[in-house]
Amino acid sequence: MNHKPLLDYLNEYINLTVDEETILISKIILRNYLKDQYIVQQGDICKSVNFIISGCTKTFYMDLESQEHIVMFSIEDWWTSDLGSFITQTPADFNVQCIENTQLIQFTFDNLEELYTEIPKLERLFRKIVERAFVASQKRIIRNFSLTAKERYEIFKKAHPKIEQRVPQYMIASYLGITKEFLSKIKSQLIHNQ
Amino acid sequence: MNHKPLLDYLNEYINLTVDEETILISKIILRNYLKDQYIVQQGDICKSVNFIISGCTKTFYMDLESQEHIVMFSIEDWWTSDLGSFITQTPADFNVQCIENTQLIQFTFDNLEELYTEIPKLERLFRKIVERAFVASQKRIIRNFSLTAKERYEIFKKAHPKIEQRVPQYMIASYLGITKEFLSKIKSQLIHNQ
DNA sequence: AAATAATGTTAAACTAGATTAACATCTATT
DNA sequence: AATAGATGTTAATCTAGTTTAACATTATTT
Repeated sequence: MNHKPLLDYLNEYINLTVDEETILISKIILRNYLKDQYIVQQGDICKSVNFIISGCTKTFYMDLESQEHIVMFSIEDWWTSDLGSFITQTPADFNVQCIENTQLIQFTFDNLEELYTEIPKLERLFRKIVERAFVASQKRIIRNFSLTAKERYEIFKKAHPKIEQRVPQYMIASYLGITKEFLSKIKSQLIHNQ
Repeated sequence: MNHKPLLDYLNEYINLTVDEETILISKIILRNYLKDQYIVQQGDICKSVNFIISGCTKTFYMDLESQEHIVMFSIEDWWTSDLGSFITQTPADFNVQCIENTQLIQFTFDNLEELYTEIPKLERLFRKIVERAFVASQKRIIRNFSLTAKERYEIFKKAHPKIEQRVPQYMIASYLGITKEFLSKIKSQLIHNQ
């Protein structure tokens, strides 16, 4: 069982004893998904937070006109879930779908609550993870308001070069909140106008 | 000292013993600000998270063209801070300014860390508060992408009728990510076209 | 290697929302 | 009650980004 990437990740934030690692490992599930499979579907109650060992997912909202709006991409060593649905155990607003074959470690709601009690350090860790996610989300709102699509695209490229390589352009356009045609225009502007 | 609104709020989520309430009260600061005063300024390190007893604040980002972009309003029984700056103790991206005379309870960084250790329940509570804030922030990103300004305005009015009454229109426009002129147009459309 | 599906590009016509600028109303101060 | 400052409205012009539609390229399957 390939828990090492998770334990490495956790040990950057907190120090787990061998006993604590054993408890942790007893309460997690290793799971493989194929490309295009859904980890969460809009309307379902999201049953897990997931740490990605390998692969790539997109989290998106499908609107009434059947348009996909991507909120985030997740790759190795990061988390994916519909956190809103997970914490409130109510139907999900978002879909989480694999865009590559993906291996991940799942923390179910009940197991995680137990883990918080048995290893209080984990509660602190998860608080910090959510804090960071919140901060990133707030900064994104600001970027969407105060920058043009071209500026947002350049920031995205710099911040997530690996994702830019791995993911089709039309999904990046969706993440940026623009059409694929307009992203195409931006790219050709960036090439020609310098 | 007027701690009751805070204790009432906390007791909706967790049950504090009398001893715990005493510890808590020893580590918080009651503070009054006048209209227009800043609780946090962009560039400062944010020293507190603040529970509002009375009054109203706006949290905003000032861009390079000196344009204000409001991320949130906060009123009684809610929190205000630059959480990103607070948790990382790095310079704030946002300003938090009072738009009415405001009384609030401050938790400083060090006091809050101590409180987490002395009253572990508080760590859980703050995790939940941040989780909710994160979820709200994610939903806002989606709304901004998938809805028109008119739709966003109608949702805002329904969700925060009290704030809509208390706050000038041009600030609501900034919160919605549109100009005051366009909000004015939307309002007259809503009156005339039905 | 051909055929199909998935992804990406280009260009013309269109629209939501911005900008500018002039004017209107409301509130606070003297 | 008169003035100044803050807030709100209207209308004309402009622009970033959308829509539509036709075509190009790249993967994938047979």
